[in-house]
Amino acid sequence: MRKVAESTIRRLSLYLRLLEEFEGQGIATVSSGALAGRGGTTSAQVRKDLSFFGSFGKRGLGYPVLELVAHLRGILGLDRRYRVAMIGAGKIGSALVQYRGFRQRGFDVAAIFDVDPAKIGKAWNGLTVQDIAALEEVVKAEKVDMAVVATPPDVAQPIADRLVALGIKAILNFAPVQITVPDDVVVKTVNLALELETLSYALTNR
Amino acid sequence: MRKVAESTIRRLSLYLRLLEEFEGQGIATVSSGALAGRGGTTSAQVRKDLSFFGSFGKRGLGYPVLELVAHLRGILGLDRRYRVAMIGAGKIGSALVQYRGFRQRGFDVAAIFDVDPAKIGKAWNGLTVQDIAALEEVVKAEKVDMAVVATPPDVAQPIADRLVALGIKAILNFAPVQITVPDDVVVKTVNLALELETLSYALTNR
DNA sequence: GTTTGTGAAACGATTCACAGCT
DNA sequence: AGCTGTGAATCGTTTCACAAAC
Repeated sequence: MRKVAESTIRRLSLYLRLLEEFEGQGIATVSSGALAGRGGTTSAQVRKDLSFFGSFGKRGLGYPVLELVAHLRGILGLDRRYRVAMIGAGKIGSALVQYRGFRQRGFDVAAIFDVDPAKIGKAWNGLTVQDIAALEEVVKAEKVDMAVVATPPDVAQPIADRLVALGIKAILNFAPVQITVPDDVVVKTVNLALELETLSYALTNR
Repeated sequence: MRKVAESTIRRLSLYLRLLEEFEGQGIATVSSGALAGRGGTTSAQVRKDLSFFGSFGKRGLGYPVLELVAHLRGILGLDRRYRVAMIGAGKIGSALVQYRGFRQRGFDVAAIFDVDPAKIGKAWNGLTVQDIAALEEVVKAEKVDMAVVATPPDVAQPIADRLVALGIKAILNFAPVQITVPDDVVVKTVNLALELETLSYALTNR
């Protein structure tokens, strides 16, 4: 089961969302074609993606919605909640902390950090912004599972190093720099300017 | 020159950022290896990526930093500024409007829209939040090039339809839904929950 | 001697197509 | 008859390796 492409995982997330919609509509069974249609892919792709993890469907019938939802939650590790540390109480950090989608999908912000004395001590969405100096202490006490790095680019790497030293194995990085970590740590970088630049390229080359 | 992989374009953006750093340090020439090192890729990849667009280097020497910066800006369409409409003055919209990285890299927010009467008329970063009803009128008057959709999921598709009807060809979508548009329109979706879910998967399967 | 530019090889992901189950 | 599960074929991307340029 090791070594599944990231693109496959992203599609599984997408299928899960669609299945939850189907579930809400009381639909009991769904075919690979139906899942593909609204997910922007093909039925063969859906079947291949699922087949990496088992055979969940019935030939001639399709996939039982409820069961498949449960399986996908298990595969994606979404049958539990995660405690997230937000590093950086700037614009992006602020937006993310308040973003309901995170909590809805099982991710709870357990602590917020910043360097700015003007921000430290302020209450934010029920949490107090803490001094980044207390990172080690608080991350341990709060049993943090993941970190979101929303800092200026120059401190992203040193912060990541401290997180890695603390044993954090998953980092979502919004700083516009590449972060280097050991092999057993996963970093996903979301670079907003980069996304706009791919659009700029597409606009230019038509 | 048509049909270059998106992964290539994303790396070009990355190279551009690194080259700008080198430029700031007064470094005149850089090898593919040096570009690769800090960009998380290989020298062969760098050379291949660049070779899609021309040959910019000197054998035995490397690439002239200033020239390559200019070339990459041209390739990515970053030798001009873009006028961006922000749809949705919620948390994410607010963070993005204030995000300096956008303006720094040539993207100016030209208008902000919302449906909420409590928000309409408020000044934000020098711009007044406008009624979404005025979308058509304002987008034309402001000569908008691109749109950022930061709305609740249920209105993302109808908004995208109106943008497409207005002739907008590039949309950056932060709503957690798949948006369907004609072939000549580019949509990039950034789904924050999805990114966390790929981390959850990685954490679970080790 | 160093480093580019690029065909060729290797690798990885998607699509095809069909046997097998319901 | 309908739809899954999956090997085989196809397509696309990355890596290799080396001749050519400096």
